[in-house]
Amino acid sequence: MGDWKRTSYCGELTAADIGKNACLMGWVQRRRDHGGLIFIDLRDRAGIMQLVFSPESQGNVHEAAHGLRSEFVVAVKGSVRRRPEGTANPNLSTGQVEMDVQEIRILNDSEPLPFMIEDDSDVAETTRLKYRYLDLRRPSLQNKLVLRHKVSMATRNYLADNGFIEVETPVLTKSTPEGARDFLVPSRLSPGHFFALPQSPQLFKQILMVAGMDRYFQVVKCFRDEDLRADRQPEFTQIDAEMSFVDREDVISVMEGLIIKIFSEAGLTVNPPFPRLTYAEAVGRFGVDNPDVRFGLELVDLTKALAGSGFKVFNDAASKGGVVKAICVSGGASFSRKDLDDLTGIAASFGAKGLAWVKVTEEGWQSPIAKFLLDDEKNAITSATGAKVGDLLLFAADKAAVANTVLGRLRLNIGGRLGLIPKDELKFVWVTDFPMFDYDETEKRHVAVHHPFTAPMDEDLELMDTAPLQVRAKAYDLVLNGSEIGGGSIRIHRSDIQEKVFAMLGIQKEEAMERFGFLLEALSFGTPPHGGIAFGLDRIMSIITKSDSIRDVIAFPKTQKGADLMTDAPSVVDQKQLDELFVRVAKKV
RNA sequence: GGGGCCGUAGUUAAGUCGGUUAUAACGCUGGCCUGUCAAGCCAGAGGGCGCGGGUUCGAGUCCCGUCGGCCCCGCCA
Repeated sequence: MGDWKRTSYCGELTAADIGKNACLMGWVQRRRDHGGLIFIDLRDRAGIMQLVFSPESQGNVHEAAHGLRSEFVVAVKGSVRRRPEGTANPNLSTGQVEMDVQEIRILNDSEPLPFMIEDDSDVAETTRLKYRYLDLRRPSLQNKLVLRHKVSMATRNYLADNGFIEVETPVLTKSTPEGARDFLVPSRLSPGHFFALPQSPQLFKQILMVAGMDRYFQVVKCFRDEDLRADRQPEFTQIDAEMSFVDREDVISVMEGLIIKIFSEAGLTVNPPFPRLTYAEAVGRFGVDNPDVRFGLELVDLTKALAGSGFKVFNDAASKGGVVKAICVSGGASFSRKDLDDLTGIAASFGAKGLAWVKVTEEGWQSPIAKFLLDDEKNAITSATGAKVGDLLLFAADKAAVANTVLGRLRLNIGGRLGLIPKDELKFVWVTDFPMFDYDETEKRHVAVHHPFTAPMDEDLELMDTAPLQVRAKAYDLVLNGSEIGGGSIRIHRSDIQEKVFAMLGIQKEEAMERFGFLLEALSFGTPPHGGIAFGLDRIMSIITKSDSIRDVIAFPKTQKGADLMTDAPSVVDQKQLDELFVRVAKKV
C-alpha cells in the first residue's frame, strides 16, 4: 500500500461525495473491458463501487486495469463523480456515482476461483466449506456475521445495563455423568486423567451465585459430542445467565427484555409478554414440547369417546392406559394414496404401528376403519374434531408418548406441505412445568428431564418418593416457531434436596460426592435461591436470518461427521504427542 | 448404530434401453470493442465420470464394496 491510506469503504460513497478525491481498497468483483473504457466493480465489506478507467488516463493506469482479474486486491485513487445521465445503477447503494481512477496499485493477484463470489450461486457445500474464506466473501454470509456481532453486542449491553457481570468460566473442566457425551482432553501432568470441555457452564454459574456475584452472564462456547443436525453443531454458543434471589417470573421478565433487544437489531419487533403453555398442554395439544404455534391442526383427544370401541386398535389403546388422538386436516380428503403412504411412513419412523385415516366425503366416510366404528362413535369423532366434508382425519392409538409424538410430527409435516405455516411470523411461547424425571427403559432408572440441579416445584416435593414421574420442575423453555431457543430453571439451593435428587437419579452418595462434591459442599455454605437460563445464539441467528442451516451463521462450521473441511480437522497426531499424554490409540474403532 | 438423497470439466447441470471422439451454460485463456453493470461479439483450452473391484465384446449408465456431502431416526441432562 506504500503510504496510501484508505479514505472510505467502497459501499459508503454517495452523491454527497461528488467532486471529492478518494482512496479505496478492495477486491475486484467484476471487470467489464470495452477495450477503451474499462469498468471495475470494487468490493469490500461495505459494498460495491464502480471504478472507471479511461484510455486517456495518465501513465499505465488503463493498461493495469486491463490486466485485472477476479478477486485481485487493489488500491485506487481518483475522484468521485456523478455517473452520466441514464447510466445510474439503482441496484447499488453507490449507483449514482463512480470513481474516475487516476492511480492504481495492485496489492495482490488471485488464482482463478473454485467458485464465483455471488450471493445467488448454488455451489456444493463441500466446496464452500473447503474454501470457507471465499464463501465468507459473499455479502449474504458477511451480513449474517455482522448481524451476529450486533446481537452479541446488544446482549452484552442489555445484560450489563441490568446488573449482570460477565465472568469467564473454564474450558478445561471436569467430566460429569448425565447429559451429553463429553469431549475429553487428556492431562499431560496427570497421566490417565482427563479434562472435559463444558457442555455448559452450569455448575460454575451456580457457584458464582454462591460466591455472591448476584447476576452473571457469558456469551460462551459449549461442547457436546453428539451427532449433528441442521440445527446442531458439536461446538455452539450460548448466551448464559444466572440470577440470585429470583423466581421464575423474574428470570422470564428480564429475558423477554433481552429478546426484544436482540430482535430489534435485525429490525424485528417482538411484543412480550409471550404466551405460556405448560408442558402438559404443549404435548397434549401439539404433541411436542417445542410447539410451533404459528398454525393450528391441533391434536384432539378421543380416548374417552372411543373406549370400548369395536375397533380393536382403539379399544386396546384406551383400555391399556394409552390414548386415542387425532388431527383433522382441512381439505385433506384430496390426499392421494401416495400422500397417505408417505404419512404412514413418517408415523412409523416415530414408532407408530400404523396410521388410521378417514376421508370425509359427500358419500360419507371413506376409510379402511369405517366399518369397525359405530355411528355414535363417528358422531363423537366428528363433533370433537370438527371434521367436515373434504377433510382428512388421522388417528394415533398408542401409549401417550408415542401417539403424541406421531401426531405432533405429522402435524408439522402436513403444516409444511399444505403451506399452513406463515414464514414471516415470529411466535414465541414459554413452555413451563416440565416433569422433573423421565424413566429410561434402557438404563432402568430415572433421568433428569432438564438437568439434575433443577428445583422441583414446592407443592410436588411430597411426590418425590411416591410418584416421582408426577413431580414437576421449576423449568422453562423459550420456543420460537417450533425451535427451542432457550431453556432454564430455578435451581436447587439446598444440599439436602440436591442429595435427594441425586438419589432419585440413582447416583449413589459416593459417586455424587466424587462428581459433584464441590457443588454439594458449596450449597452448604449459604447459597442464595437462584435460577437462570441459556439461549442458543446460533439457533436464534439462524431463525433471524432465515437460514436453512445453523452452519450459515457460524464462521467455521463442521460437517455432519464433525469435520472441518478447511483445516481437515480432526487429524492424526504424532506418536510423540500421544506418548507425552500417555494415550494409546486402540486398533480399529 | 440405522433409513433416505447425492457425487460427471473450475462451477452448475444433461447424458435415453449399456454402444463411435462424454454435452451445455457460466467461469477461464486469447482477440475485437469508449458507458457497461450477469457488458457484447469471435476463437480456444479444459474432464474420462469420487475411489476400488466385478459383470460384459463394450460401463458415466448394471452389481458389490468404499470414501465424502446433505436430510432424518436413535442420541442431544
